[in-house]
Amino acid sequence: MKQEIEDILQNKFNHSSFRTGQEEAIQSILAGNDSLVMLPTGVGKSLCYQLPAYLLDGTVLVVSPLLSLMQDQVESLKKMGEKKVVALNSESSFSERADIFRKINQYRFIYTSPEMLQNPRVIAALKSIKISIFVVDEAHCISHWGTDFRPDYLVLANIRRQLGEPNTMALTATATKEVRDEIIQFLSLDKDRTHQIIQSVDRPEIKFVVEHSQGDKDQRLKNYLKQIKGPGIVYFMSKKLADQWAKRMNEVMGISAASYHSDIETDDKSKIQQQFLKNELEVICATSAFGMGFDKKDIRFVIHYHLPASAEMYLQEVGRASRDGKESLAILLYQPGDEQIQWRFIEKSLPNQFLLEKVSHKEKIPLDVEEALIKLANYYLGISSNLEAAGSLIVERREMKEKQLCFMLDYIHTKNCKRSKLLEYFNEEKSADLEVCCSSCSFKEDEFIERVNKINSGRLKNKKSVQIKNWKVIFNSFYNKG
DNA sequence: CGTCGTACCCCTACGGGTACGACGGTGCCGTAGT
Repeated sequence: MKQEIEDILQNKFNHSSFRTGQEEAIQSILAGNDSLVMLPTGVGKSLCYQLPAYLLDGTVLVVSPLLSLMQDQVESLKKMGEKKVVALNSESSFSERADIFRKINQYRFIYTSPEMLQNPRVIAALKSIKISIFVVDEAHCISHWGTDFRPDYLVLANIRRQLGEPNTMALTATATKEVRDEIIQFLSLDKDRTHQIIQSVDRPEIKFVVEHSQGDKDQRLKNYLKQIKGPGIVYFMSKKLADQWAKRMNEVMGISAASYHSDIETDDKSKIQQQFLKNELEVICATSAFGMGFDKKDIRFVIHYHLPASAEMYLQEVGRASRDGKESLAILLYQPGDEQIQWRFIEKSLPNQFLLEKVSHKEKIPLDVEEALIKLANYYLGISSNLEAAGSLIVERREMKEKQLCFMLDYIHTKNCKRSKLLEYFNEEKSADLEVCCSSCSFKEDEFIERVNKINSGRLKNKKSVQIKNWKVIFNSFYNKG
């Protein structure tokens, strides 16, 4: 078997050796264990289910959070010569769907969304075939997005059951022990019999900086942008600010930049990603919409203009730097009060007592209540014996989110090692002393920035001006103030 | 917190100032048909 695995690795995937954790994950799933695989960003998690697909009978069903991610995976498999691969989602036309259903037993890989798995026709088709592995890609979405605005993630256990409890693999890069437990729970896996392959979340090449400011955050950001060369990402909690900064960078600062968030059209999104990959863009001004499944090797900085909701979110976002293994900077700009946005998001994203009662008594619900909130209310009521129990589950969830945010505040304020603090959240310890570590560990910022600037020197030659369709900004009002 | 929109004030005004409250972020899916 070992020889067989290595042959496929060489011939199909064109790799000479495994990277940390991959082989163990593959062995685990081939041995018939449900597996939870947590490998650092950029290690090649998809190999963990793609390789076994060639050794097992049946179809690998992959649940993926984004249409673009499915598309990327399907394309890359097709490029490898795999023909028996398809994405089943809202992009598929009626006739395409009919075609997929007709040929349902001929695929080696089917990619789909959790929402699509709510469709009875889809389930009926999938029930008729043998699922070799039920894969949940980016499985932390179950806990993060499922309990927030995509409740269909919470009922995957039910889908698994309907499909005859196929062998299951959950993949993620960043999950605390609590989130891993939740993944197992929401998939109804047997905790004792689920094989967990866990690697450290630490990324020693990324150096952590927390920058406190009192009302001069814009100036701080401007200074950093002047000082540090890209490619880089600046994360904002507001689409408008992302737009405004991108425009400002292009028109005033001489930095080719684009903003990326949910209002950017799909075509523009992929265009921006392509341009960034080709170094035609130096900086992406993004909201949390940017990054999942995006793999650019030479990102040298990730700056946060606002406070992220949790240490997991933060590590996901900074983890997009340094995929080439070379050094980079993760800078968090903080000014007192920034956490208010996050407090409000926590409040807003969970059903309140009023809504819970309305839903419970099947009363009329005000039109301005989001559909996801109603679904969530229904979900919590469904798993509770009564209204009160559902209410306390929601309180529990809120307290968890508040705890996560409080941890980020601790991170910002601690005078001790920032890296150790982040790792503490994942029950890890810093493994070795680093020459350069973080802004608490005798960090010479200017020197280090100079060093990082040299890494990509001479490579950002492709700068082009960007033409994005929808700048939904009135730029003047912003610029006149700055 | 910072920003933005709206109501209201002024009191012979279609406008300018202010006070107050709301809001800020992630994505699937949809429909009639096999």
